[in-house]
Amino acid sequence: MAALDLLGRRWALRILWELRSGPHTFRALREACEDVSPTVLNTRLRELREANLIERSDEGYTLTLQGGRLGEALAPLDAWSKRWERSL
Amino acid sequence: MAALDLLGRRWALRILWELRSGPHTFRALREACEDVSPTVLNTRLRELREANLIERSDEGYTLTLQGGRLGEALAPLDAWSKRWERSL
DNA sequence: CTTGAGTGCTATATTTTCCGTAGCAATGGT
DNA sequence: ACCATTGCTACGGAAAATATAGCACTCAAG
Repeated sequence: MAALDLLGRRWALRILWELRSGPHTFRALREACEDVSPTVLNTRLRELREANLIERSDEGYTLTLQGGRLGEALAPLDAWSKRWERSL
Repeated sequence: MAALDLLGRRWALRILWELRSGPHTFRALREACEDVSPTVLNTRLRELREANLIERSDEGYTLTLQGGRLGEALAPLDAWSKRWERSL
């Protein structure tokens, strides 16, 4: 899957994940992602923008329509991860 | 999500992805993952085994019960990625 | 037995990526 | 004019991924 080339990079999935709860500013996104270095964050944001998954609004970074659909596709993964964490 | 710490690493998701179609030998898995270097592959395999998501059988590496559930949770992502690739 | 093909995997050196920190330029309020 | 907050860049060092070679093992055929 070509999408995994993009989503398999560090913080990529996590960023999308965090954006599911609404727009975030650059700095808010940093804090949400365990203070990821701004260098990487900016790189990922650029890649995700080029992939047409996020965009900038006046409220900060937001999921696009496609990004939102991806967010929905991530829901089962969320449910799974919760069960998985319990089993550790 | 703690699961993203593990799955966010390079090739981790991809490996699980490939295993959904059945057991793979080490070398088959390498080829399926665009000839990823054996060093990284082995590291990921160890991590995924410690996380109890994959195991070794006499047919090669296989998803565990939990890994299989994760595979199912990945199905919507698969569907999404196909639509997404078409939109590029 | 020994040769050959396949296996899982390790070793090593090099390149790429990531990280931590500092700080700049722009914007907007007081 | 001042300060806070914004997005983001610069830079040096640490960590991760890569490419390539090859070892040790198993198994089947000659």
